[in-house]
Amino acid sequence: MSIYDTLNPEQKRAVLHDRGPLLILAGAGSGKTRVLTHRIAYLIDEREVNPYQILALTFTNKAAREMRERVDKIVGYGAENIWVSTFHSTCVRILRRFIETLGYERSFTIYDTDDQKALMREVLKYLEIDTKKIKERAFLSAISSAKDELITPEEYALNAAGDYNKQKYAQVYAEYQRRLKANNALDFDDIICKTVELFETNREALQYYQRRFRYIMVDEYQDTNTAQFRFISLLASSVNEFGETEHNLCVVGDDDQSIYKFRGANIRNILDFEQLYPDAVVIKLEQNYRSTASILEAANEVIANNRGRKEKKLWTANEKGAPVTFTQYENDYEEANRITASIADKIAANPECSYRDFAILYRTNAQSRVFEEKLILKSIPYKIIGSINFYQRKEIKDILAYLKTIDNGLDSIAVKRIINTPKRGIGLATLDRVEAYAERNMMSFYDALRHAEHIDGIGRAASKIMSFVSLIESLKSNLARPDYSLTDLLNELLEATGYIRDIQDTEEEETAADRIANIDELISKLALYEEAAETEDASLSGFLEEVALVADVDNLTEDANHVVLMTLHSAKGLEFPYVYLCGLEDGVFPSYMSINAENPEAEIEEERRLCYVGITRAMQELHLSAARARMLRGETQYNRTSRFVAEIPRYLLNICGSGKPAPLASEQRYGSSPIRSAKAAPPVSSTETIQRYTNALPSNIFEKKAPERPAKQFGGGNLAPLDYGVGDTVSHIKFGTGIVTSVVQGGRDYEVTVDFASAGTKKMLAGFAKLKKL
DNA sequence: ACGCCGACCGTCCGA
DNA sequence: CGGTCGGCGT
Repeated sequence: MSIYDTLNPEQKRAVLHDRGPLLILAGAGSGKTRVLTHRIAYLIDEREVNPYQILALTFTNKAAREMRERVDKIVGYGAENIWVSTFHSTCVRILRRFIETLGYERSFTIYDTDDQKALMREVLKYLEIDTKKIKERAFLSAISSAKDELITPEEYALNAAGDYNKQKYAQVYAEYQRRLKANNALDFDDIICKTVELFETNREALQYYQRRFRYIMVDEYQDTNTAQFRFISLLASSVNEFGETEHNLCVVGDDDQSIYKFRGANIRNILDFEQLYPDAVVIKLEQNYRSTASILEAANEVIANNRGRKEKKLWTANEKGAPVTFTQYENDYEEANRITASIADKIAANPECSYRDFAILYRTNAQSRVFEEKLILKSIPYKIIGSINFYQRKEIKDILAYLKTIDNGLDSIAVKRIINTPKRGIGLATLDRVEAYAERNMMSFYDALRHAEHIDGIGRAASKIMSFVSLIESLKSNLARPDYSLTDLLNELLEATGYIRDIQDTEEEETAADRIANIDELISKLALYEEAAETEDASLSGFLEEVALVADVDNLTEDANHVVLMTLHSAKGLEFPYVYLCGLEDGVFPSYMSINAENPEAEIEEERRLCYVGITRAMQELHLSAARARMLRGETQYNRTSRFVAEIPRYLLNICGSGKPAPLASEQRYGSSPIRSAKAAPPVSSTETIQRYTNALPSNIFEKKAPERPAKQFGGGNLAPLDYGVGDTVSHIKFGTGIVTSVVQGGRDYEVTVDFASAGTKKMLAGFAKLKKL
């Protein structure tokens, strides 16, 4: 029996496809990674393709890592020679080798969003554009779109003829690009489009890679933008031994999961694949192995409301499973409370299931806050993906700016970030003079600093600048020593700058500890990088690049046991037994931006695809929820239930009452905001909401099965009394011993505040805290 | 040069 | 509500 016998007929066809373009339309959970890895194995084992000639492209490092692992498992010899990598890393690797032909240095730095903003501020200041009128974000997103479409500043200017506003944008774009180059830096979009530029201007480089990569696989093809598409199609035009041009391009995607239009993804890439490659073979994978039949049917019903899709219908042989549930809660606070309680209940009731089986998904990162609060209260281990990236923390960015300064002195953004961090008494006025000097003499900011003594009007600051420069120079020269590691460099840097001491002196004790812990983590990451890269040379550029290209999901591991919280975007490609999809309200999901867009139809279709992605993450159970009232931007908003909920037929949906009385006094978060006041609360009632979208529904579906009970019944005497009280010493499994400072009777439980000897003051629910009286 | 405070403001999603 | 920025006081 061969490894291919476990595949279904369509999967098998895809795996055994020989040469020429191949489009695999792989529905959610249809085993596409399996097909890709088996296909690679097939090419090597049966077609005698050299592993070295295979390139597999993904969007995230996590996807690349997973594919690498699975390829290693089924491909015997030579698997390590297969190039499995993300678009961005691949392009960086190519550019590190050839970028000099484009006039950059090989040690170029990569700018993240913050760096881009800083640079754009300089550009706008220089061009005397009032950032009050047009925000820098507008310029940056216009430039980003232009780059995604491979439009150069020159082309942009040509298109702008006669349009004053566009001309302004063109001017900004040109200046921004000029400064990037002066800083020897690339932004995220440049990474792709500079590679395309390289391929289009440097025949030798292109041919080198065309000859090398004879078989190209692309995952999540629906998310490629125009630049990425051009990159792939240039690469996938190799000439075979008979002198014929071959397109051994295998792309895998699902148009229904295209959710990155906002960052330039061009859905036409997948929809028009057959027109672009008339000899393309198209294979559809429509059997889903992931979800229960109920979940899958719900997903199908929702996505069926979109138009202009590739025709396909997912099916499954899995059992029907539990119905999808929908609950409308009173507010976001209650939503979080109930969902987290439900997770705790399920885990308590079912020994088979653990925290890692649960995911809470939402539309926007801001929604994670309330959940975090509740999870801490209930002592549920959790991990939030994406809200604050490790590498965006101030202390990490500062340290990285030092490293960037050492690595690439042309990176003025990095130099300016740290020249006065920690405080060295170098002020804004001084920096302006240095900047002016640099511009006058056509030199980089850092080089101007080296000439500080020749700059007029700097005065006392000159000596301070000189000592900064010699600090950087001495660190830089250390790096030349063969026995000197990057970790040594970082440690010496911290010592010489006094960065940690500065944190201890100026910050609150607690935040200082956090920051220092983060710096320690950075040191470990650097050490890990050096260890892993021992065969190749572990360069500073290499580390900085790795750091710049990590996504938040990349750090998600299956071995850690915690509930995972993330946006729907981050969740793509993942699966969980139990999924809570929350905030299903018009205005939240679909977002008000999409509802009020110029062409709402298209935007809402994208949101619907996002909804489809969310639903199809669930394997066993899917729980949908919405809140009547939600705190947003400091004010309470009343949204009606998302239209997507109404698109799921009633027979698939188990509609639950919130089962919750009026908010408890101890939980009342909206203060005096009169949630129930008729004047301040204009929302349509939930009953009306749903009726507007579904005529088949009974008018009272959202009314509680049991009539709403007054609060006192819940808070009333049916709670078992606690065996401890205020003033008692208690012990907690995680926090150790402490003294009870207050006990408040809440809805179904007591909220107990304990002052722990080592862990500080914590609020917790008695039922979950399992406190023992000592 | 730097720290504090009040006004303003504005929002999605992300490599 | 939370972060950011600009003005002002030291």
